[in-house]
Amino acid sequence: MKTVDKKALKRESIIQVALQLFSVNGFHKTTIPDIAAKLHMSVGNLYNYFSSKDILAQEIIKYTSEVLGEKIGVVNDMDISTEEKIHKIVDIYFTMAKEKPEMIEYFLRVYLSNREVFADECAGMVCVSGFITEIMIFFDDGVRRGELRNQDFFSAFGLFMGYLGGMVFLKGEDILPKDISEYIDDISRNIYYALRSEA
Amino acid sequence: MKTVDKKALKRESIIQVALQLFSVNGFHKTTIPDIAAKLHMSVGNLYNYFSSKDILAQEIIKYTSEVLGEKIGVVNDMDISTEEKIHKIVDIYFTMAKEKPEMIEYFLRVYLSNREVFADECAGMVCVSGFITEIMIFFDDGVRRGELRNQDFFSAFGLFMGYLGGMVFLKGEDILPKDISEYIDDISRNIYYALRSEA
Amino acid sequence: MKTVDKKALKRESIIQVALQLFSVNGFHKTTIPDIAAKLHMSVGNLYNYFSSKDILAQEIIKYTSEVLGEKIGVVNDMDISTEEKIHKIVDIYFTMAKEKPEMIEYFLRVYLSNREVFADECAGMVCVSGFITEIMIFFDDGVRRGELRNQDFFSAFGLFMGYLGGMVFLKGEDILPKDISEYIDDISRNIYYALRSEA
Amino acid sequence: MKTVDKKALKRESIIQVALQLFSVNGFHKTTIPDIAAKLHMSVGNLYNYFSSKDILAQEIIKYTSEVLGEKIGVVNDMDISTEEKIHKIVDIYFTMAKEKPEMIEYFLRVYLSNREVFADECAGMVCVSGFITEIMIFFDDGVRRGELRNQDFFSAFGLFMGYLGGMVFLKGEDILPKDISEYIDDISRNIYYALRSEA
DNA sequence: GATGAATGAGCTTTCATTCAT
DNA sequence: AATGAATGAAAGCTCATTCAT
Repeated sequence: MKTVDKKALKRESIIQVALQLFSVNGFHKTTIPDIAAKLHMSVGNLYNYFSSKDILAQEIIKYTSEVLGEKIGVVNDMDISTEEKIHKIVDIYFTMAKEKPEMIEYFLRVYLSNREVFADECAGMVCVSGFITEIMIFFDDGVRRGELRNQDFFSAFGLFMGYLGGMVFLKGEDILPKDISEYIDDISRNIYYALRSEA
Repeated sequence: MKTVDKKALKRESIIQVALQLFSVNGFHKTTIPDIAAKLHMSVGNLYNYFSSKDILAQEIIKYTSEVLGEKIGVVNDMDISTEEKIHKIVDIYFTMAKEKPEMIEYFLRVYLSNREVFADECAGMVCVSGFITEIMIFFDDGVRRGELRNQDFFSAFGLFMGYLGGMVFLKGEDILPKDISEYIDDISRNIYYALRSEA
Repeated sequence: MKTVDKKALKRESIIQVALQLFSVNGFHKTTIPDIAAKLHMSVGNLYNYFSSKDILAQEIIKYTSEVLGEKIGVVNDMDISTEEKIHKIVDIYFTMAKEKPEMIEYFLRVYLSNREVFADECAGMVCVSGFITEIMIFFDDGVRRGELRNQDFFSAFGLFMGYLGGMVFLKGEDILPKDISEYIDDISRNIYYALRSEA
Repeated sequence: MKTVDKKALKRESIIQVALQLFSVNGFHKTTIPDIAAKLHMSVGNLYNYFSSKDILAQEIIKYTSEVLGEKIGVVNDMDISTEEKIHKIVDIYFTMAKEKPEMIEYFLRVYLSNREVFADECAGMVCVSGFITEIMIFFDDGVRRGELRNQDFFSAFGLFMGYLGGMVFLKGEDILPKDISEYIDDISRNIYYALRSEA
């Protein structure tokens, strides 16, 4: 049992380090030796935990999606209006992009762009279902309460995911004139206006 | 002059072919020999036109941004309402994603990731200014005419770019239940509602 | 003594499992972890029984040669003609190739190639003497009884070993049109005709 | 055309060198860098001629089979008795084993033992058809002339291939008391007695 | 301008063996 | 005896780029 715990801990530390290196340097520019070195671990031993670079990348996206999904799940459980929920979700996302940018960047620069890596094991969106499910719950709730217009889920999902991702991309490129946190109000409002039910 | 023309033509044909291969297979999975082979050209000769793989990728993003920008420019010059312009721009984007997906995919899968490739020569957004400029003109016009709310340009730009890109990503992953063209109305409306001036 | 027995039993079970894996997948394609896993045993512990992969392979060839030799020894002790003995030996060999092919395949695919592995410890034919000795007894007997021509032993030994091995190879490649057991009569006759004393 | 010739020459020189290294050190113990080094060639360039180690091994067996087949073909075309043909074939084989042992050793130590390498591309015996075809012609001729007993071809083929291969193996192990050429008469006679038509 | 053989550094992955527990 | 995480050297293979022709 002690061994199991230790192995699980090491597994997670590999995910953390790989997540960071992948999101900063990209999937192809990050090598397994890079990851192993940063962990003070041999290359061979790393393969005892993840049997290929692709599988490591897949485990990271699952992990990341889970973490993001949980955070949104907390908002979903709050007893507040849909408008306020939007604000909170945007806040969570941008705060994360500021304080722990790896996860968001991983979505943008690794998951989005390296089809071959995720094609088989993550087909459809099985590896990001943790995140999607919560957005779906948020949206359905809002519609049921009459606060959001009833429309195709993906029209709403694309707005959330694309808009937030786009802003984080602009931040990453250093072209936003203001700190990203100052955009929270504007963007929350835009999303709310876009999706709210007609007066 | 004849020679110049011939050289320019060949340059463009290289860009076209490389654009397609990069957007389908990714930047790192596409090799210079791959590109040369598809052009019935030697690798050595290809280097007479573009002195490195990175530079080729940079030229492609400039070219793509120019083409997209021109299409939006046509809409900007039309004598129609901002609401209608939004619809036309979304239409252009999705039609392109359907009929000539390479350019959009290039934005998503090559430019978005592969930071290192574009870091120096395309810092800021100099390589995509063609596209951004037109969106900026569209937005400023709408605000001047009182049809759009006056807000930070990047809040609006992120919405456009991110939302449309996100939808095309979902299309590429084959998870949209309907054809992408059927989303044009919904998404145009969402964007318009998000940005329009308050009643 | 109980401990000794247990250790001997485990040693033999390792040989059995390794024999099978080596003969099916080849020496280099079979890993020590593979063998340990199939035995529900740790790799570290396996090294308590055999101090290297090479030594394990050497022990297997000795074991196999012993077993084969014993079977032929039984035939040698029978009170039958040399012609009948040949038939019985071919029968034993082909029946074995059909029902327990590992041993024969081990000769063909592990011992025959992988010189380096057997070079030192098994130089000459010390590791296969069990088998050779019996063939030698068979041959000398036949000559003494006047039923076989007196010739260089290796001319006869090469015929036996090579012919039978060759047939099993053809069987392994699935190119024999008939079941191997149907070749017993033909091949026994060919061997007998080749070696018998002149009329 | 000059280029084609040069490339073909280089291809053949790679085959020659790889054949030798493979047959002496075995398939798995011979590395691509080994082969490249012996050719004063870079590893990458070697891959311009053979796209994988397996494919190189397959091309070698085809080449070897072709060469051996041609030599036997010459004997087949001679106007001599079957008995004499057997002698000549054995002579060719053993002379080759003595003077250019690589080819025979390659059959024994590479082709025979590394199933996985030849499984797909050389399934059945397509890569050794050059050799087999000539043995088949020899055998059919002998039967037609009434000099050989009519029996299943593989019974005869296994005798030839296995017997000769076995003797070369014994030679390789340095356990033959006499030079291999001194076995030619004995072995030719044994084969002839095994296959000849009944008096 | 055009060719494509050649380079060589660098990648992912494997595995016999060890050793602290 | 038994465990299995850890090592690290070495393998097969790739590819941007060069340069003699």
